[in-house]
Amino acid sequence: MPAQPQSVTLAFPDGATRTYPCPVTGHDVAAAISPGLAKAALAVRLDGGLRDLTRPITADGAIEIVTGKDANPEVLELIRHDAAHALAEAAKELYPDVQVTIGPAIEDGFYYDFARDEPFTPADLEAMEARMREIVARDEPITREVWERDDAVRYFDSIGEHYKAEIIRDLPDDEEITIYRQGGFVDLCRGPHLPSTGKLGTAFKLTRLAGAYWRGDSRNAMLQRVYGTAWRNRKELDAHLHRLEEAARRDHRRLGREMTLFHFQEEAAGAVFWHAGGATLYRTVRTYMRRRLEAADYQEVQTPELVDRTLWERSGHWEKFREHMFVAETEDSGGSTLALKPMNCPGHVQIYKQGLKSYRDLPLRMAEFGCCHRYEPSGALHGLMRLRALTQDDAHIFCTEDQITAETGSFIRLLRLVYRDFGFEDVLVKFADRPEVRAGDDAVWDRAEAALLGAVEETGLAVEHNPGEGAFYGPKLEFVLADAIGRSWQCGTLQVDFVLPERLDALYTATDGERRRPVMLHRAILGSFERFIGILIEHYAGNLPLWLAPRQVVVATITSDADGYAREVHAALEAAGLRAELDRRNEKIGYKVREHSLAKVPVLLVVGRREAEQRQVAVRRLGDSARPVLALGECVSALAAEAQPPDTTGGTDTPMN
RNA sequence: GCCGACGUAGCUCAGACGGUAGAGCAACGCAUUCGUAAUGCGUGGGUCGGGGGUUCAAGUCCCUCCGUCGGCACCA
Repeated sequence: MPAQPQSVTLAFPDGATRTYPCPVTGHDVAAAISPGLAKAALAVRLDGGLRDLTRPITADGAIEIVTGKDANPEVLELIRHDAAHALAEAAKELYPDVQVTIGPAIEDGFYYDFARDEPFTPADLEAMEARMREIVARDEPITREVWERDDAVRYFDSIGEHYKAEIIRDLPDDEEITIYRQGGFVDLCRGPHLPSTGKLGTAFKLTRLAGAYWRGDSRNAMLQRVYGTAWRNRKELDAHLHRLEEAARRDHRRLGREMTLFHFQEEAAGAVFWHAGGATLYRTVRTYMRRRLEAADYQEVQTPELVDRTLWERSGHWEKFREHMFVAETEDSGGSTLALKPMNCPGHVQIYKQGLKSYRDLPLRMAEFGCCHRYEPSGALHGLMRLRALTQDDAHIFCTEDQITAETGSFIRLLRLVYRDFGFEDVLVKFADRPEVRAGDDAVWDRAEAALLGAVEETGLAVEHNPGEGAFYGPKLEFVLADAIGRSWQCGTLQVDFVLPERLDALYTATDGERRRPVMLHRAILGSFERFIGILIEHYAGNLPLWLAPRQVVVATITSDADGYAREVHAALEAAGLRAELDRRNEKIGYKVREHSLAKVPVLLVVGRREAEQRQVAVRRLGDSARPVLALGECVSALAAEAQPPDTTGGTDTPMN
């Protein structure tokens, strides 16, 4: 240990420096400035890193006093981490038989994993939250100690905290073992922490109970995880709870029922029953994608859904994914086993292989909207977002290695255009490169990775690097879009594949007459149609733009005197290609407005005696109480123009250049 | 698949201690012709997720299977 200096000189964010006798703590520094600051202080930032307020400072450096008013996300992390400790202390007090394990801060809150034979109940959750509030009221000092590794292991084993002892045993040798003590609770923790439990405040709430595997491994014991949320103050907590309600209000499963788009039932778990409205939405999205792909020089194909297992054996799927495949037999199949396709690519290679291909045929872009079945674990199913029967906007590009960059570039341009058409502007790209276990030469990987990265960089999109996360058969790009309330959804993907053309023996004749292997690019923009429609519903909270809405316009009458005219209006709308309905029921107009508003119909044309006489319509847009009166012809042509899919409006968008 | 909660009318939900199912909305019928988010009156509707058990008696207690929800794990 170097000798401790007599004094330390600390530089403040405003540029001022002060010298203190050594050792000095963050608390001392704050107190020397003002008692108010000492009270508000939660931690210090010393040379950029957050540090306990009570920890001695023994060297010169740059210091900043961190308070609850600090907008820095680190403050929230500190609060959440302390909330997790308070939860653990509460749990130990209430249930002495629990073992504590880990309790980190996470997005919006924190959790703590406990080991205990008896399951926690919702009542236990309330009891723990109440005890946490007591612990905050006690304002217990939180102190830091450095222990010898062996002492720490022995101590935690002796008090029955075997998980903690295991964590310490597995810490790297050079890691300092620090222990935090608050009240009667002693925990291994890297820190930093607040100076006392009172500083945590009361803007927290325990939210739910869940199971979680020890160390995230399904072979390990299942622990009980308690989730909570914690914020700087009541206002932030309320805002967060409000955001949760908003997300629940947008839930596509609920909106799907309210808008009669689709339903699920037990006999077909993980598969969708699309009702007329949902099927219309689906068809609109699919027709749009067909036009976009056709314009981008893709050829659409269709391959069998039920295929003999020998093909899956050759493609390698049988070996790797057999337990996730649905198999089928018939009375007469004589021992042969068929399987529902989990993906389209092996079928596409079969089409590619019909006849000899030359370099002149490449790149060959083969698209299919084929229904795939995957036996997903029961716990994974989630509305439209995770299904057992799904349809991707799938395509495979057979090309030469030299063409990867150009193909990737034009794919990304197409993808951005599509996302923009659906109302998504923010796109993040994740670049996953070679994993440890992989097929193919390093030289080929070098070229493929460089090609992908180069193509992405040209587009100027934000890139996140995921080292080692590529598929065993090649590197990949994943495209993540952000929805209206800031949630991220990974939809698009582009994967380079060196392996499948080899396994299924795809070839082309090169310029020199030699037979070569093409590279396959597996790519999708929406991901699955089902899931993307779920995302659209949540993004728009059910208020779909006119071109996507299953029912675009409802004509509603006020009195039966207007019935004849209303029929004319309805016919004019349909003639203009709009999806329109006529509501002549003997109900008050307020009732009709409410009903169609709840069903999220974007445009309501109200006609009464006045409109019939003037040949006009009163236009009511969803969510807007204004109701301008327009001439019939003018209104129909304006709506017809607005309802045009964005790719058909004659813009300058051409994805290929 | 694992942990926990849940499954009652089309939907949202009530149904202490086991004693043979109830409301609102919706649906249907009748009346009402009405000017922008619920017109009134009336009627019908449930083998309480499936199966098994305990009991004189099960929506209620036990076992089991299925499904849903929230996580975890998984996601070619």
